[in-house]
Amino acid sequence: MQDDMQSGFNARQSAAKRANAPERIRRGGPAAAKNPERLERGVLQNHLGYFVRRLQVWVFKDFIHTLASIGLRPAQYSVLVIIEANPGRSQAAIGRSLNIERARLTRLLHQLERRNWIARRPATANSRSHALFLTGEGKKMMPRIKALAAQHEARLAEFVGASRHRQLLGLLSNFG
Amino acid sequence: MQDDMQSGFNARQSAAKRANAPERIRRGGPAAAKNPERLERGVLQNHLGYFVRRLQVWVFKDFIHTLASIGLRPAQYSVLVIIEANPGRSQAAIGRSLNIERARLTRLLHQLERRNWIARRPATANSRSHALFLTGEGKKMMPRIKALAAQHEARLAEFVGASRHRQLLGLLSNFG
DNA sequence: TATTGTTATACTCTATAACTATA
DNA sequence: TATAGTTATAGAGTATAACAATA
Repeated sequence: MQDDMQSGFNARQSAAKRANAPERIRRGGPAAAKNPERLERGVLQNHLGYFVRRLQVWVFKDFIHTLASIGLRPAQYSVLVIIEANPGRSQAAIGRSLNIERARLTRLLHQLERRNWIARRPATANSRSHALFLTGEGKKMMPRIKALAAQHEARLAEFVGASRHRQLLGLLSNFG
Repeated sequence: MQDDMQSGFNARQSAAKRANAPERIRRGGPAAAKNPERLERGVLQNHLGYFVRRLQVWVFKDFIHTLASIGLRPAQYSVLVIIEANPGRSQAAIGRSLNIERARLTRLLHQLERRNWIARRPATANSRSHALFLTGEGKKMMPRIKALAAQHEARLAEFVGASRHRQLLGLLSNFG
């Protein structure tokens, strides 16, 4: 889990590579030694996780790049979206829903609170927990944030192909 | 990009949750307020990256757990597989192929070298680069490593469903 | 006792920059 | 000047543990 499956493919690099490599050897079994650019993938070819990781790395890089003007990262984005869709819920509920560690969520919420996009209020039912809300400023930001996220999604659809994008979303969203 | 899209779903948690939750409300529009366990996902529902990230986190957790007896992580695994399939290639070539940073690959290879699974030899053509090989010990380990990785892959197929696993692998492996 | 939120720590990964030695 | 490899650093993310307040 260090880099390979991690690093996956980089938007710029893979684009550049495709553009530069003028269809060299491509086919011909273990031609690795003959083609300095294309290595054999071996059994990685059979690992769904390998491809998922590569795609996920591309997605994060593009997302971060696309929302760089706002300085919002994927996890922060997902927390804002969940709070917007479920105002008043506790940190514990948000964390469970997004599979974010309590400790990590605490720090993440501090960041969003410092930017005055979310607020914690004492919960009525359980005085141990905090109810989470978007602030007025946070609500005002959401359209701009969502527009950029949609821009990223469009780029992703272009990257994988519209049909593949649709199929992947269908396969992944309707389970679990 | 911090936790949410990151954390995705956890093998143990999601399994436990599915087992524990006796089909509560499930349907009924924005039922968030009524069901303490199921929050609305909002526009995350439209983000392929959200689901890809969740699956990727599950994959890494299961992979790491499955290979814990060997103490091999995904990126290390992918490097071993690529070196085995392409013996004698340089760090630069391996790194480009797997999208691993030079600096990161250096440290990763040190770890594998310390375990005596790979060896660097001076390259013949270019004395700046190192040619990478599996050692005898490394070669002897590969069957055991691959068997565990295959075990992980089987668990992944079970997790997403055999049909979905096949479709995802087909969609993701034949592009880029 | 268990849960909620917080703080702290150690480790991994990521992204750079700087450096050397070769080309 | 560019490439191959190394070292170092700062910033995220992950996984724990420990703690206070509340249930």
